[in-house]
Amino acid sequence: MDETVTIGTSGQLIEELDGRGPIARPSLHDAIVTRVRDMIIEGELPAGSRIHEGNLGKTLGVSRTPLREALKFLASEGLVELSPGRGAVVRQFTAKDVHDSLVVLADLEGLAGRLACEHASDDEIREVRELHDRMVDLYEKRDRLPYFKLNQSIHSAILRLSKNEALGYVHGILQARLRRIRYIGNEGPEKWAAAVADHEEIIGALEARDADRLSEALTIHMERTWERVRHAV
Amino acid sequence: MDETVTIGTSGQLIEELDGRGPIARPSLHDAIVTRVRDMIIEGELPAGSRIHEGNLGKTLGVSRTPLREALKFLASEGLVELSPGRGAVVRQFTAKDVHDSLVVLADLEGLAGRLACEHASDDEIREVRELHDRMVDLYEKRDRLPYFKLNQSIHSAILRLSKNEALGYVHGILQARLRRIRYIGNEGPEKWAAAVADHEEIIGALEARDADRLSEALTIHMERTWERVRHAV
DNA sequence: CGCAAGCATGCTGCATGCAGAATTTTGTTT
DNA sequence: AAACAAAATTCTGCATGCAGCATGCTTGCG
Repeated sequence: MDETVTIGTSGQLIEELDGRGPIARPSLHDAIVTRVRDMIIEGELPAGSRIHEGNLGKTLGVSRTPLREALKFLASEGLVELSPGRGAVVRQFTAKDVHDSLVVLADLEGLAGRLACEHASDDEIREVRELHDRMVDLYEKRDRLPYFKLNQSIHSAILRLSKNEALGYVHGILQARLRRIRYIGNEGPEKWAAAVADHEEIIGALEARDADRLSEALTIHMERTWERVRHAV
Repeated sequence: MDETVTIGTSGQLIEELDGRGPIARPSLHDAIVTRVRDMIIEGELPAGSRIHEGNLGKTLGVSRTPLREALKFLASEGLVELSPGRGAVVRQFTAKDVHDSLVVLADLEGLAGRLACEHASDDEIREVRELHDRMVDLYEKRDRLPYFKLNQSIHSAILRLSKNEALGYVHGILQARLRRIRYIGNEGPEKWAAAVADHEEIIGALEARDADRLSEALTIHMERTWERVRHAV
């Protein structure tokens, strides 16, 4: 719900235009960026592999120009690396890279939590709680996908409530880097239960507007996440 | 000294290759990115103004293709905004944007300081101290430019000592956003003195490996920075 | 005289073409 | 047979050309 979508070629996170407004023509550029990003996350483009402009362009059905532009964009996100004259390579994240990113993410979410405790209205917090409960419902009945959405939604909700665009922006970048790792680093549901419990605690702290408790809960959650994904690097 | 330079088209912050190594051919792409970024920072391209691909390309002496690629890159940094079919516009930062960014920056530097207190060697901290003292020397004799370098160097030094690439990366992005504001938001030297005092305190805390004190010093410094630049937005 | 519809211009988005560099393959020499 | 060198192929980087859309102006009508 309330998903942030990329509109325009900028790739910036822009909030959804609710209802009418200037129609956002889906630009080819953005489509390619999203598509290639997904290909990286799903492993279709393995880490460390060379990206061949001609081939990939042909499989995507676009010419090299917009594809190159998209690769430049992904390079600035840190998902691919460009060597001049040598083309693009899907970036290899080391275990340290992943851990470092998680440390920063936990810190950013801690800040977001503090800001959210200050700025969020009771109604907004209640919405997060309801969102969470609804997702837990889904999670208990089904399998992987709802869990994924649950996991993402609670974190992005805190970011949203912080009402700090810059914060959401840098958080999004690091989040994007880790999506591939998260994608392959999740085992059985027994681990999910712990994550759901973490989320419960996070929401509880938010409802109590206890920034310190929230921050600690986020740190613990981060460490547990690291344990869950470290083998995947 | 020890300036991080952008090598490769990626625009990632890559540490300088000290000595020989694969020659970093200065790619046109990077040159354009840097040039246009500087044009924005120096006000040659005013905030809110439309960027005309044809014109700008002609004045830079390049064709539209690499220029467009560079604009895509800058868009992902958040310095320009792209509307599909409508071209690029230099982003207007609101006062809230700037303040939000400063809040996040202070937080990131606080994390960097904590990590630096843990991971930096005594020698490394001593180097930062020497760097600082040298810059203060320069600052007392001369004028604006040394102050600028002083200001940047101390902050990037802490980031470096944190030894967390992801942290340095997101910090660099936000820093780039604010360079324009910092550029126009500095008045007389009487304000600089306060900043230098802040830096003194920051280094002191680092030497004492007192993360809390360091964090607080950084927060205070951020608030003072905000007072200094808020009128420039 | 004001407003709206249509037209003209110009710009963006994308494809293609060409030159230079990188890589691979092949041929030659030791 | 192995190693080096040279040529050929392939790929990247950049320029240009063309189509479609956005914008501003002009003209016709109320």
